[in-house]
Amino acid sequence: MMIEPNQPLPRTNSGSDLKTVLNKEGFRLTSQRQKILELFRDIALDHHLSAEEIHHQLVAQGEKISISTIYRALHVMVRLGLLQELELAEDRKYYELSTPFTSHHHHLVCVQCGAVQEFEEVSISDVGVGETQTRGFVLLNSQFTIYGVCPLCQSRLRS
Amino acid sequence: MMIEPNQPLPRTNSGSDLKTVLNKEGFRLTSQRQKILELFRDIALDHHLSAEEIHHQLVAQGEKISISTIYRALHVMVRLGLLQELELAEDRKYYELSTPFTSHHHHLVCVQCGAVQEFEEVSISDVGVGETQTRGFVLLNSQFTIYGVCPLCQSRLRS
DNA sequence: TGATTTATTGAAAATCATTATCACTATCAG
DNA sequence: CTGATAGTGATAATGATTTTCAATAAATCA
Repeated sequence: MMIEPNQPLPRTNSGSDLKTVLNKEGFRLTSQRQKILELFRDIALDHHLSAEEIHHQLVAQGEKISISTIYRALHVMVRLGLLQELELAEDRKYYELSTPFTSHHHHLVCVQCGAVQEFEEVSISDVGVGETQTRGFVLLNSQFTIYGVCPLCQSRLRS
Repeated sequence: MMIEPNQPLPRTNSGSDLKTVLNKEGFRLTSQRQKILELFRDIALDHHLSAEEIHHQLVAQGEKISISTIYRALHVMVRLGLLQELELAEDRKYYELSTPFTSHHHHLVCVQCGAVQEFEEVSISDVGVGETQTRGFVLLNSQFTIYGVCPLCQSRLRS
Protein backbone atom coordinates (compact mmCIF):
# COMPACT_ATOMS: atom_id res chain seq x y z
CA MET A 1 0.00 0.00 0.00
CA MET A 2 1.09 3.57 -0.67
CA ILE A 3 -1.31 5.70 -2.70
CA GLU A 4 0.39 8.84 -1.49
CA PRO A 5 -0.84 11.95 -3.26
CA ASN A 6 -3.47 12.71 -0.72
CA GLN A 7 -5.90 11.67 1.94
CA PRO A 8 -9.12 9.73 1.41
CA LEU A 9 -12.09 11.62 0.14
CA PRO A 10 -15.85 10.99 0.21
CA ARG A 11 -16.49 10.48 -3.48
CA THR A 12 -15.20 12.03 -6.64
CA ASN A 13 -17.37 10.69 -9.35
CA SER A 14 -19.26 13.62 -10.70
CA GLY A 15 -19.16 15.00 -14.21
CA SER A 16 -15.57 15.22 -15.37
CA ASP A 17 -13.27 13.00 -17.36
CA LEU A 18 -10.77 10.55 -16.04
CA LYS A 19 -7.78 12.82 -16.53
CA THR A 20 -9.33 15.64 -14.58
CA VAL A 21 -10.40 13.36 -11.78
CA LEU A 22 -6.93 11.86 -11.51
CA ASN A 23 -4.99 15.09 -11.76
CA LYS A 24 -7.14 16.78 -9.19
CA GLU A 25 -5.68 14.39 -6.65
CA GLY A 26 -2.16 14.42 -7.95
CA PHE A 27 -2.47 11.21 -9.95
CA ARG A 28 -1.64 10.93 -13.60
CA LEU A 29 -3.59 9.65 -16.54
CA THR A 30 -1.90 6.65 -18.11
CA SER A 31 -2.93 4.37 -20.92
CA GLN A 32 -3.00 1.47 -18.50
CA ARG A 33 -5.51 3.16 -16.26
CA GLN A 34 -7.65 4.05 -19.23
CA LYS A 35 -7.62 0.45 -20.43
CA ILE A 36 -8.73 -0.86 -17.08
CA LEU A 37 -11.60 1.57 -16.82
CA GLU A 38 -12.63 0.90 -20.41
CA LEU A 39 -12.78 -2.78 -19.61
CA PHE A 40 -15.22 -2.10 -16.80
CA ARG A 41 -17.28 0.09 -19.07
CA ASP A 42 -17.47 -2.62 -21.69
CA ILE A 43 -18.97 -5.20 -19.39
CA ALA A 44 -22.30 -5.19 -17.59
CA LEU A 45 -22.61 -2.37 -15.08
CA ASP A 46 -23.07 -4.70 -12.20
CA HIS A 47 -20.37 -7.15 -13.17
CA HIS A 48 -17.42 -7.59 -10.88
CA LEU A 49 -13.85 -8.61 -11.67
CA SER A 50 -10.82 -9.61 -9.66
CA ALA A 51 -7.36 -8.19 -10.31
CA GLU A 52 -6.37 -11.46 -11.90
CA GLU A 53 -9.40 -11.48 -14.18
CA ILE A 54 -8.77 -7.94 -15.29
CA HIS A 55 -5.21 -8.83 -16.10
CA HIS A 56 -6.28 -11.88 -18.09
CA GLN A 57 -8.83 -9.95 -20.09
CA LEU A 58 -6.45 -7.16 -20.98
CA VAL A 59 -3.62 -9.49 -21.91
CA ALA A 60 -6.09 -11.52 -23.97
CA GLN A 61 -7.04 -8.46 -25.95
CA GLY A 62 -3.40 -7.80 -26.68
CA GLU A 63 -2.54 -5.23 -24.03
CA LYS A 64 0.83 -5.34 -22.35
CA ILE A 65 0.22 -4.58 -18.73
CA SER A 66 1.66 -5.87 -15.49
CA ILE A 67 -0.36 -7.37 -12.70
CA SER A 68 1.29 -4.93 -10.29
CA THR A 69 -0.06 -2.08 -12.31
CA ILE A 70 -3.53 -3.54 -12.10
CA TYR A 71 -3.38 -3.66 -8.34
CA ARG A 72 -2.05 -0.14 -8.12
CA ALA A 73 -4.65 1.22 -10.49
CA LEU A 74 -7.44 -0.51 -8.60
CA HIS A 75 -6.36 1.15 -5.37
CA VAL A 76 -6.29 4.53 -6.96
CA MET A 77 -9.69 4.10 -8.54
CA VAL A 78 -11.27 2.91 -5.35
CA ARG A 79 -9.76 5.90 -3.61
CA LEU A 80 -11.22 8.20 -6.24
CA GLY A 81 -14.60 6.58 -5.94
CA LEU A 82 -14.55 5.24 -9.49
CA LEU A 83 -14.65 1.63 -8.39
CA GLN A 84 -16.13 -0.25 -5.48
CA GLU A 85 -14.25 -3.00 -3.73
CA LEU A 86 -16.30 -6.09 -2.94
CA GLU A 87 -15.69 -8.85 -0.43
CA LEU A 88 -17.43 -11.73 -2.10
CA ALA A 89 -16.22 -14.37 0.28
CA GLU A 90 -13.34 -16.44 -1.06
CA ASP A 91 -9.89 -15.05 -0.63
CA ARG A 92 -9.62 -12.43 -3.30
CA LYS A 93 -11.20 -9.05 -3.79
CA TYR A 94 -13.52 -8.03 -6.57
CA TYR A 95 -14.14 -4.66 -8.11
CA GLU A 96 -17.02 -3.11 -9.95
CA LEU A 97 -17.84 0.23 -11.48
CA SER A 98 -19.12 2.71 -8.95
CA THR A 99 -22.26 4.32 -10.27
CA PRO A 100 -25.20 5.94 -8.49
CA PHE A 101 -26.92 2.62 -9.09
CA THR A 102 -24.35 0.22 -7.77
CA SER A 103 -24.74 1.72 -4.33
CA HIS A 104 -28.17 0.15 -4.22
CA HIS A 105 -27.19 -3.25 -5.43
CA HIS A 106 -26.08 -6.03 -3.17
CA HIS A 107 -24.84 -9.59 -3.44
CA LEU A 108 -26.05 -13.08 -2.72
CA VAL A 109 -23.22 -15.60 -2.82
CA CYS A 110 -23.45 -19.37 -2.98
CA VAL A 111 -20.69 -20.67 -0.76
CA GLN A 112 -20.69 -24.00 -2.60
CA CYS A 113 -20.29 -23.04 -6.24
CA GLY A 114 -19.34 -19.39 -5.81
CA ALA A 115 -22.16 -18.12 -8.00
CA VAL A 116 -23.11 -14.53 -7.27
CA GLN A 117 -26.52 -12.96 -7.77
CA GLU A 118 -27.16 -9.25 -7.55
CA PHE A 119 -30.26 -7.65 -6.17
CA GLU A 120 -31.50 -4.13 -5.60
CA GLU A 121 -32.61 -2.83 -2.25
CA VAL A 122 -32.62 0.87 -1.66
CA SER A 123 -33.64 0.59 1.97
CA ILE A 124 -30.28 -0.92 2.82
CA SER A 125 -28.27 1.95 1.44
CA ASP A 126 -30.57 4.24 3.37
CA VAL A 127 -29.62 2.54 6.58
CA GLY A 128 -25.97 3.11 5.72
CA VAL A 129 -26.55 6.78 5.07
CA GLY A 130 -28.50 7.24 8.27
CA GLU A 131 -26.07 5.32 10.41
CA THR A 132 -23.04 7.25 9.23
CA GLN A 133 -24.80 10.56 9.61
CA THR A 134 -25.83 10.03 13.19
CA ARG A 135 -22.30 8.96 14.06
CA GLY A 136 -20.56 11.74 12.18
CA PHE A 137 -18.79 9.40 9.78
CA VAL A 138 -18.05 10.28 6.19
CA LEU A 139 -19.64 7.48 4.18
CA LEU A 140 -17.30 5.92 1.65
CA ASN A 141 -18.99 2.69 0.75
CA SER A 142 -21.22 0.02 2.13
CA GLN A 143 -22.04 -3.50 1.15
CA PHE A 144 -24.58 -6.05 2.10
CA THR A 145 -23.61 -9.59 1.30
CA ILE A 146 -25.62 -12.72 1.91
CA TYR A 147 -23.98 -16.12 2.01
CA GLY A 148 -26.01 -19.23 1.39
CA VAL A 149 -26.42 -22.34 -0.71
CA CYS A 150 -28.13 -22.02 -4.07
CA PRO A 151 -30.92 -24.38 -5.19
CA LEU A 152 -28.66 -26.27 -7.58
CA CYS A 153 -26.04 -26.98 -4.95
CA GLN A 154 -28.73 -28.01 -2.49
CA SER A 155 -30.00 -30.76 -4.74
CA ARG A 156 -26.46 -31.64 -5.70
CA LEU A 157 -25.65 -32.14 -2.02
CA ARG A 158 -28.72 -34.18 -1.32
CA SER A 159 -28.05 -36.68 -4.08
CA MET B 1 -9.36 -26.19 3.73
CA MET B 2 -10.72 -29.64 4.51
CA ILE B 3 -13.43 -29.80 7.17
CA GLU B 4 -14.52 -33.19 5.91
CA PRO B 5 -17.08 -34.83 8.17
CA ASN B 6 -20.01 -33.53 6.25
CA GLN B 7 -21.70 -31.00 4.04
CA PRO B 8 -22.63 -27.46 5.02
CA LEU B 9 -25.72 -26.98 7.08
CA PRO B 10 -27.99 -24.03 7.77
CA ARG B 11 -27.34 -23.51 11.45
CA THR B 12 -26.74 -25.78 14.41
CA ASN B 13 -26.84 -23.57 17.39
CA SER B 14 -29.81 -24.67 19.37
CA GLY B 15 -29.85 -25.96 22.91
CA SER B 16 -27.09 -28.52 23.37
CA ASP B 17 -23.54 -28.44 24.62
CA LEU B 18 -20.42 -28.16 22.57
CA LYS B 19 -19.62 -31.86 22.64
CA THR B 20 -23.01 -32.84 21.36
CA VAL B 21 -22.95 -30.25 18.63
CA LEU B 22 -19.51 -31.36 17.49
CA ASN B 23 -20.16 -35.10 17.64
CA LYS B 24 -23.40 -34.79 15.78
CA GLU B 25 -21.38 -33.78 12.75
CA GLY B 26 -18.52 -36.19 13.28
CA PHE B 27 -16.21 -33.70 14.94
CA ARG B 28 -14.57 -34.27 18.30
CA LEU B 29 -14.48 -32.22 21.43
CA THR B 30 -10.94 -31.18 22.29
CA SER B 31 -9.58 -28.95 25.00
CA GLN B 32 -8.31 -26.55 22.37
CA ARG B 33 -11.75 -26.07 20.90
CA GLN B 34 -13.18 -25.51 24.34
CA LYS B 35 -10.57 -22.90 25.14
CA ILE B 36 -11.30 -20.98 21.98
CA LEU B 37 -15.01 -20.92 22.58
CA GLU B 38 -14.49 -19.96 26.22
CA LEU B 39 -12.41 -17.04 25.09
CA PHE B 40 -15.27 -15.79 22.95
CA ARG B 41 -17.66 -16.25 25.81
CA ASP B 42 -15.44 -14.24 28.12
CA ILE B 43 -15.41 -11.19 25.94
CA ALA B 44 -18.27 -8.93 24.92
CA LEU B 45 -20.86 -10.69 22.81
CA ASP B 46 -20.34 -8.44 19.88
CA HIS B 47 -16.58 -8.40 20.02
CA HIS B 48 -14.66 -9.83 17.10
CA LEU B 49 -11.24 -11.46 17.02
CA SER B 50 -8.84 -12.55 14.31
CA ALA B 51 -7.09 -15.93 14.35
CA GLU B 52 -3.89 -14.21 15.35
CA GLU B 53 -5.56 -12.35 18.21
CA ILE B 54 -7.14 -15.50 19.53
CA HIS B 55 -3.79 -17.21 19.47
CA HIS B 56 -2.14 -14.33 21.30
CA GLN B 57 -4.79 -14.25 23.99
CA LEU B 58 -4.65 -17.95 24.64
CA VAL B 59 -0.88 -18.10 24.70
CA ALA B 60 -0.87 -15.07 26.99
CA GLN B 61 -3.11 -16.88 29.44
CA GLY B 62 -0.73 -19.81 29.47
CA GLU B 63 -2.35 -22.15 26.98
CA LYS B 64 -0.21 -24.14 24.63
CA ILE B 65 -1.97 -24.12 21.31
CA SER B 66 -0.84 -23.92 17.73
CA ILE B 67 -2.00 -21.29 15.28
CA SER B 68 -2.92 -24.06 12.86
CA THR B 69 -5.29 -25.44 15.40
CA ILE B 70 -6.91 -22.06 15.77
CA TYR B 71 -7.58 -21.84 12.08
CA ARG B 72 -8.96 -25.35 11.93
CA ALA B 73 -11.19 -24.80 14.92
CA LEU B 74 -12.51 -21.57 13.49
CA HIS B 75 -13.55 -23.30 10.29
CA VAL B 76 -15.33 -26.00 12.18
CA MET B 77 -17.16 -23.54 14.40
CA VAL B 78 -18.27 -21.42 11.49
CA ARG B 79 -19.49 -24.55 9.81
CA LEU B 80 -21.46 -25.49 12.90
CA GLY B 81 -22.91 -22.03 13.14
CA LEU B 82 -21.21 -21.30 16.45
CA LEU B 83 -19.20 -18.43 15.04
CA GLN B 84 -19.70 -15.86 12.32
CA GLU B 85 -16.96 -14.90 9.93
CA LEU B 86 -16.63 -11.17 9.29
CA GLU B 87 -14.97 -9.30 6.47
CA LEU B 88 -14.00 -6.10 8.21
CA ALA B 89 -11.95 -4.68 5.39
CA GLU B 90 -8.21 -5.12 5.89
CA ASP B 91 -6.71 -8.37 4.83
CA ARG B 92 -7.59 -10.73 7.60
CA LYS B 93 -10.81 -12.30 8.75
CA TYR B 94 -12.54 -11.75 12.04
CA TYR B 95 -14.82 -13.99 14.02
CA GLU B 96 -17.49 -13.42 16.58
CA LEU B 97 -19.89 -15.51 18.57
CA SER B 98 -23.00 -16.37 16.64
CA THR B 99 -26.06 -15.65 18.74
CA PRO B 100 -29.64 -14.87 17.80
CA PHE B 101 -28.61 -11.28 18.39
CA THR B 102 -25.48 -11.05 16.31
CA SER B 103 -27.49 -11.77 13.20
CA HIS B 104 -29.05 -8.37 13.64
CA HIS B 105 -25.90 -6.49 14.31
CA HIS B 106 -23.78 -4.91 11.64
CA HIS B 107 -20.51 -3.03 11.34
CA LEU B 108 -19.31 0.45 10.61
CA VAL B 109 -15.58 0.52 9.90
CA CYS B 110 -13.27 3.52 9.82
CA VAL B 111 -10.89 2.89 6.95
CA GLN B 112 -8.34 5.26 8.48
CA CYS B 113 -7.88 4.00 12.01
CA GLY B 114 -9.64 0.66 11.67
CA ALA B 115 -12.06 1.33 14.51
CA VAL B 116 -15.23 -0.70 14.29
CA GLN B 117 -18.62 0.27 15.64
CA GLU B 118 -21.54 -2.12 15.86
CA PHE B 119 -25.14 -1.24 15.31
CA GLU B 120 -28.45 -3.06 15.33
CA GLU B 121 -30.84 -3.07 12.43
CA VAL B 122 -33.35 -5.85 12.17
CA SER B 123 -34.73 -4.67 8.85
CA ILE B 124 -31.47 -5.61 7.16
CA SER B 125 -31.56 -9.20 8.30
CA ASP B 126 -35.14 -9.30 7.13
CA VAL B 127 -34.06 -8.36 3.64
CA GLY B 128 -31.58 -11.21 3.73
CA VAL B 129 -34.22 -13.68 4.78
CA GLY B 130 -36.64 -12.51 2.14
CA GLU B 131 -34.10 -12.45 -0.64
CA THR B 132 -32.86 -15.97 0.01
CA GLN B 133 -36.38 -17.32 0.29
CA THR B 134 -37.57 -15.94 -3.02
CA ARG B 135 -34.49 -17.35 -4.71
CA GLY B 136 -34.60 -20.71 -3.03
CA PHE B 137 -31.26 -20.31 -1.27
CA VAL B 138 -30.51 -21.72 2.14
CA LEU B 139 -29.43 -18.73 4.19
CA LEU B 140 -26.16 -19.26 6.01
CA ASN B 141 -25.11 -15.79 7.00
CA SER B 142 -25.33 -12.21 5.93
CA GLN B 143 -23.43 -9.10 6.77
CA PHE B 144 -23.84 -5.44 6.17
CA THR B 145 -20.66 -3.46 6.45
CA ILE B 146 -20.24 0.27 6.05
CA TYR B 147 -16.87 1.81 5.33
CA GLY B 148 -16.19 5.42 6.12
CA VAL B 149 -14.03 7.88 8.01
CA CYS B 150 -14.76 8.47 11.68
CA PRO B 151 -15.05 11.96 13.21
CA LEU B 152 -11.64 11.74 14.89
CA CYS B 153 -9.85 10.82 11.71
CA GLN B 154 -11.69 13.53 9.82
CA SER B 155 -10.34 16.26 12.06
CA ARG B 156 -6.97 14.57 12.18
CA LEU B 157 -6.84 14.72 8.37
CA ARG B 158 -7.90 18.33 8.21
CA SER B 159 -5.20 19.59 10.53
C1' DT C 1 8.38 23.66 -26.99
C1' DG C 2 11.94 21.64 -23.95
C1' DA C 3 13.69 20.74 -19.46
C1' DT C 4 12.59 19.25 -14.87
C1' DT C 5 10.10 17.00 -11.43
C1' DT C 6 8.16 13.09 -9.89
C1' DA C 7 4.31 9.74 -10.54
C1' DT C 8 4.06 5.30 -12.94
C1' DT C 9 5.42 1.05 -14.87
C1' DG C 10 7.26 -3.73 -15.23
C1' DA C 11 9.62 -7.59 -13.33
C1' DA C 12 10.93 -9.83 -9.67
C1' DA C 13 11.50 -10.36 -4.81
C1' DA C 14 9.16 -9.96 -0.48
C1' DT C 15 5.00 -10.18 2.64
C1' DC C 16 1.76 -12.27 5.15
C1' DA C 17 -2.53 -14.58 6.20
C1' DT C 18 -4.15 -18.94 5.54
C1' DT C 19 -3.61 -24.08 4.17
C1' DA C 20 -1.63 -28.41 3.59
C1' DT C 21 1.57 -32.06 5.11
C1' DC C 22 3.00 -35.53 8.16
C1' DA C 23 4.16 -38.02 12.21
C1' DC C 24 2.22 -38.45 16.62
C1' DT C 25 -1.64 -38.17 20.00
C1' DA C 26 -6.25 -38.22 21.77
C1' DT C 27 -11.33 -38.80 21.24
C1' DC C 28 -15.21 -41.72 20.72
C1' DA C 29 -18.06 -45.64 19.32
C1' DG C 30 -18.61 -50.40 20.09
C1' DC D 1 -10.55 -51.22 26.60
C1' DT D 2 -9.36 -50.93 21.93
C1' DG D 3 -9.35 -49.90 17.16
C1' DA D 4 -10.53 -46.43 13.80
C1' DT D 5 -9.78 -42.03 12.76
C1' DA D 6 -10.17 -36.98 13.84
C1' DG D 7 -7.13 -33.55 15.90
C1' DT D 8 -2.72 -31.39 17.11
C1' DG D 9 1.76 -29.08 16.48
C1' DA D 10 5.60 -27.74 13.68
C1' DT D 11 6.74 -26.49 9.56
C1' DA D 12 6.62 -26.11 4.62
C1' DA D 13 3.76 -24.52 0.92
C1' DT D 14 0.29 -21.44 -1.26
C1' DG D 15 -1.35 -17.60 -3.30
C1' DA D 16 -3.06 -13.00 -3.34
C1' DT D 17 -1.32 -8.63 -2.69
C1' DT D 18 2.81 -5.29 -1.88
C1' DT D 19 7.12 -3.48 -2.26
C1' DT D 20 11.49 -2.50 -4.49
C1' DC D 21 14.17 -0.39 -7.92
C1' DA D 22 15.76 1.07 -12.23
C1' DA D 23 13.73 2.80 -16.38
C1' DT D 24 9.89 5.55 -18.46
C1' DA D 25 6.49 8.92 -19.16
C1' DA D 26 2.98 12.55 -17.51
C1' DA D 27 2.51 17.36 -15.84
C1' DT D 28 4.27 21.62 -14.89
C1' DC D 29 6.67 25.61 -15.87
C1' DA D 30 10.16 28.56 -17.81
